[in-house]
Amino acid sequence: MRHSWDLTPKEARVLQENLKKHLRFSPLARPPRTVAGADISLPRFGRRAVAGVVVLSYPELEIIEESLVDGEVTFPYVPGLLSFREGPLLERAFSGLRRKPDLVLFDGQGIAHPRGLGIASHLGLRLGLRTVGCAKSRLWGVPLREPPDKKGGWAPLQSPEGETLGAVLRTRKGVKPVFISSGHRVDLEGAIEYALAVSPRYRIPEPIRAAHTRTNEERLRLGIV
DNA sequence: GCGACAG
DNA sequence: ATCTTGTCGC
Repeated sequence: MRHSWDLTPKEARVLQENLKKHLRFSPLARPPRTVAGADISLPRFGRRAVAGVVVLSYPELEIIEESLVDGEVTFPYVPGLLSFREGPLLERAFSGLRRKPDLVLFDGQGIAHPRGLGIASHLGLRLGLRTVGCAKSRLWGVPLREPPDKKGGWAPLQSPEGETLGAVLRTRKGVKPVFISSGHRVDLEGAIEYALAVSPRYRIPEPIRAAHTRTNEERLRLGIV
């Protein structure tokens, strides 16, 4: 699934329409032994950023490996094209891992996207990994109802055509739900189950929190402000 | 033209 | 995303 990252927004959208056909959704044969989180830290202005992947053991959730890289981000932020902005640097971070994680959570959407190819789905295809999208806010789809206000409470996220794209999931009581959707090679049930299982304490799943923290620390350490 | 809009 | 202190609620 190789392709150039150097595309115009128009070309990028066409590519998304074609790539989505290759996505596969199926249950995991067995629980993952490692779950990773991927994220990127950018300065207020400027294009230099730090991307990172942090791998945790499952179900213990102890950090066993991380890969951090810094570089230039060139593509602008355009709703629906986030993977073209963060993908290139994130791939470099993944290439620095000694072992491929069994599951990866991304800070963004999976298939809950206008063309069915959010950053988790796109990078799942590119990297050949099982991925889940976990966004803090909505991009596409409508929650069927308010999820129960308790840890694990969830409701389907539906497309305009009535298809279930994902779920709004409460990772703890009294907080805004997160938007979960399959990225690649995982079904919605598994995505919900594991997203919840790696969120023992905070709203944001531990792998993503770790990636966010580490990339931010590294960015400041490098003096990228 | 207007509103929506992951990070 | 990033910049930020205090503050509200359980």
